[in-house]
Amino acid sequence: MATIKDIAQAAGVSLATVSRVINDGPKVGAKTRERVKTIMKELGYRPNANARALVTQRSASLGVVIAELHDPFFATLAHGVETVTRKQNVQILLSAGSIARETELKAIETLLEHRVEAMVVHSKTLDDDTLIAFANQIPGFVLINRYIPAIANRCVWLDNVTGGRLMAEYAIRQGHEHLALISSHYQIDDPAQRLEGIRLATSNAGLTLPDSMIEYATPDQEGGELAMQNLLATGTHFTALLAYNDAMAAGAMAVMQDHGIDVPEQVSIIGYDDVLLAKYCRPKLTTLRYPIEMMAAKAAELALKYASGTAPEEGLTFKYTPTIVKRDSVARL
Amino acid sequence: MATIKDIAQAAGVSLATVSRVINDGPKVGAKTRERVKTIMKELGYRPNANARALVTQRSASLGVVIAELHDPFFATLAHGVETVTRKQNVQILLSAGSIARETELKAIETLLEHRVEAMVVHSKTLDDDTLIAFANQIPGFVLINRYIPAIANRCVWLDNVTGGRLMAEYAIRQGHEHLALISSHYQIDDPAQRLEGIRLATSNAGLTLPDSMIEYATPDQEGGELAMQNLLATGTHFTALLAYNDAMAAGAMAVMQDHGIDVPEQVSIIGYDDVLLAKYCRPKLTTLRYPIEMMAAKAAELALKYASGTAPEEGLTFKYTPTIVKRDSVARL
DNA sequence: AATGCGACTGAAAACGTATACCCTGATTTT
DNA sequence: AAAATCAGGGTATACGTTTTCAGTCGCATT
Repeated sequence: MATIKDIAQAAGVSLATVSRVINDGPKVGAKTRERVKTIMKELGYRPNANARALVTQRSASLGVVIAELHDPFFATLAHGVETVTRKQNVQILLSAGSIARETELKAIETLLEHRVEAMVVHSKTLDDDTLIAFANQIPGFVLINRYIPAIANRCVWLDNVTGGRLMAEYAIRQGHEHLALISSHYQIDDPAQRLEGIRLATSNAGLTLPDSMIEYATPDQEGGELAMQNLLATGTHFTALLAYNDAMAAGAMAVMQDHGIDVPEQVSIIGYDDVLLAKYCRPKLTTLRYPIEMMAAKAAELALKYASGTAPEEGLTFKYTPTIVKRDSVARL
Repeated sequence: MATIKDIAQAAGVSLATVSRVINDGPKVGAKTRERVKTIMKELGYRPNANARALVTQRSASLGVVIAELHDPFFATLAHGVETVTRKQNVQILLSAGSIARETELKAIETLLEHRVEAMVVHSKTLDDDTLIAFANQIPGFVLINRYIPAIANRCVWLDNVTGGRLMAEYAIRQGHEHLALISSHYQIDDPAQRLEGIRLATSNAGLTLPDSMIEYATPDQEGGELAMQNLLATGTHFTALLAYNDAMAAGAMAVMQDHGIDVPEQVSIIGYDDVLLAKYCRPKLTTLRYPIEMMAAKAAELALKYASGTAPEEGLTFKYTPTIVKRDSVARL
């Protein structure tokens, strides 16, 4: 591949001049500029981003760490980031952490080796101190979907306690008194926070949510199916099912329908996230809107801003609150 | 961030020695190696991938060009690539081309500037010659979801003609004689090839698929809804609906159900792709399995292999054939 | 005619790493 | 005991850019 030196030689100018042409530098004559430009076209010249990053100490690139790409939630997250990087001509480096400590750590470190300027990280397995250390080391380090007080201005997160409260309150307002919950068995904050919110709502209403009405499984469709089967097997009675996310809700719904249980006539279901499938499944899923695309875009903007030298304002935080989306999977009792 | 020079200084050795330690090079004593390693840990040293890429002329990175991340199909594609890059410690650089000529071109060029070793490209808008030129310039350039004879050994693609034929044949075998089609309005090969396959099947069976039974729209849920509404508005009669993909199928199904048309009792539906939602929607969608994750993994392996110097074998090609997945959206007449 | 100035261009150093080549001292071979 | 080998380690160059610092030239100003 042609280098700046080849261009310089062919155009009969120095390296410096070619470099100035490339970067629209100031001090180069009009005809020289044109000549160099045509030669660049002819030779199909492409600046070497690595060399450039090395000398300028900046890379116009942003690293993204997510769990798994084929999860629609993370795909949407990545898409949100992409909308802003595209506008700013920033390249995305993507790494999957697959909810495993070692892998997440490795993902971040690899990104670090590539000297990305900014970083949007979704980490559930790394502990606060590790993340705080990264944040202190990398100006453009932003966490999404997690809140750590010590680096509040680097966190873009969702209020899961309120989210849990909202879904339970809605069910209760619709007349439901017997709730069940299928949740994620991952040892991370989200399920616990949502449960906290749910318990807040139930106790406010004078209800209880006994542990026997809670099933844990992987937060995907299969987990939803499994959890639902377990719940059915115990023979417990409930009229409203709260799910950790839409995928679990859909899985549970499928199992119920296979068992001849009408949704929502016999059992109402509420999901969480509002991913695409919430609109596709039948009945359409009543769920909590998780504005992840917007949040991801915000995180990317923030990361890029911090990376470019803007000091993060102290005390600032980026909390989002979910809202309920009413569709057809909840019946009024 | 600490450099190799800092390490060398702190350890009282030369740059070369440190470099040898990093790369598990041969000529360094056991105790020196240990000393250097501990110092690297202490200083939190991370090799600079840019500098390394510059001097070695290789980058251990793979570029991916897709249309839009939030499309589940592309998310799955990216995930397929990711499974193999992770195994081989290769970093993914991701760019979205959004089915626009300029953007796709720019995506590839940016990746080129980053000197990615390999590239898995999904391009529908770039012409053959442009892609052939890239393929000739970049050893690790592989196309996915497209077939260009001149660079057959760089193409991992699906036989869409057979796919179209299979879906139509299945409908016909189930006793359907009146077919309708909702397809993508993008001016790319796929819809045309699938239509060709469908027409093959209908004429073999002595049937016809008049243009009045075909509606075009964007290949997503909304497009499916729109196309279905148009089809209903014309008042044409059909008992089986073939869709360009699962999203359109789901959109169409939703519209039918909203109009009180029973699926599959009154109208059968066949999708294409077999993405997640095919299992979620009710009735579960009978569809064509597009093994995109497997294909993407294959493409990534291929790209990495070619990039590492293995010459592509002439005449080799990587054609995949879709298979029908029978679920609940087709009734026997 | 000397001076200054502005516009343009070039030479060279730097970024962080890998590696070919050279050097030293010790061990083995004859 | 001299020569040959070898393990261990250092020196210096190159990779492709950007950028600082010096020029050089022509022209207008005194």
